[in-house]
Amino acid sequence: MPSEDQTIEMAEMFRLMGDATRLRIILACREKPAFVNELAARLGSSQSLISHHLRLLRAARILKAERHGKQVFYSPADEHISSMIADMVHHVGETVAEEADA
Amino acid sequence: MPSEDQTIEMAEMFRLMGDATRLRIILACREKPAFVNELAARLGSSQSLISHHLRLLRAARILKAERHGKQVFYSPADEHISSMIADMVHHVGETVAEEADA
DNA sequence: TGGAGATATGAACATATGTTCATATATCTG
DNA sequence: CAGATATATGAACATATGTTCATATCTCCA
Repeated sequence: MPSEDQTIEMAEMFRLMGDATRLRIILACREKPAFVNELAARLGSSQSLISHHLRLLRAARILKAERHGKQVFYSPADEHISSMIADMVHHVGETVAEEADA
Repeated sequence: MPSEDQTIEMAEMFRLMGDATRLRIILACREKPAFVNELAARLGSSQSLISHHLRLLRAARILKAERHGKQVFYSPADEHISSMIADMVHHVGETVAEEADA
C-alpha cells in the first residue's frame, strides 16, 4: 500500500496522462522523440496547445526537453515513465482484444 | 503505438485514476475489498462521495460490485486492473526511493 | 406492512481544466 | 542590429469535475 505522498504522486501522474491530447503527446514522443513543431504537425494540434501541455509534462518529469538551436527536442524523461506507459499500452491492448472476442 | 480508440480508452482510465480520492478507493479495494460504509470509514470520506466515485469506477469496470443483503461489496474488476495498479505502485515506489537517495 | 439501515442519485456550487488568441521571449542569420 | 523562425507564456472563456446536502431506492426484519 503506497504512502499518502506516493498516492498523491501517482494520482498526479495519472491525471496528466488522463487527457487524450497529452497522452497522444506522450505516446508520440515514445514512438519517436521530436521537436515541438513536429509534434504539433503529427498530432494536428496548434503549437500553442502542444506547448502548454509540454510544459506540464516537463514539469512532472514525464518528458524532458533539450534545446537544439531554435528548436526544442522532447523525449521521455526516463525509463520508469517509458516502462509504465509500456505496461499500460500492453494491458489496454489485451483488454480491447478480449472485448473484441466477446 | 495504440490505436486512436485505445488511446482514448487509456486516457479515460488514467483520468479516473487521476483523482486522489478515487485512487485511494481503488488502492483500498486492492488491499482489502470492502462494503461501501467500510470504505467511507477507512478513507474518512462521506458515504455520498464514495458512492459517487464508486459509480464511475464501476462503470469503467475498474471495480466490480456484489450485493450482500443490504450492503454492496466492492473489489477490483479483474486481473488487468490489479496488475496495472501494481505496476504503477511499483514504479512510483522506485521513483520516490530514487529521489530520496538524491 | 412499516421502519430502519445501506447505498444510490440528483441538484447546486465552487473550482479546475483544456483550448484559443494574442503576444512575449529566445535563437539564428543577413 | 533587424528580421525571421521556433517556442513559451498570459489572459480569457467555456466546460468539466469534485464535493456537499438532501432525498430517493433498495433490502431486511419485527
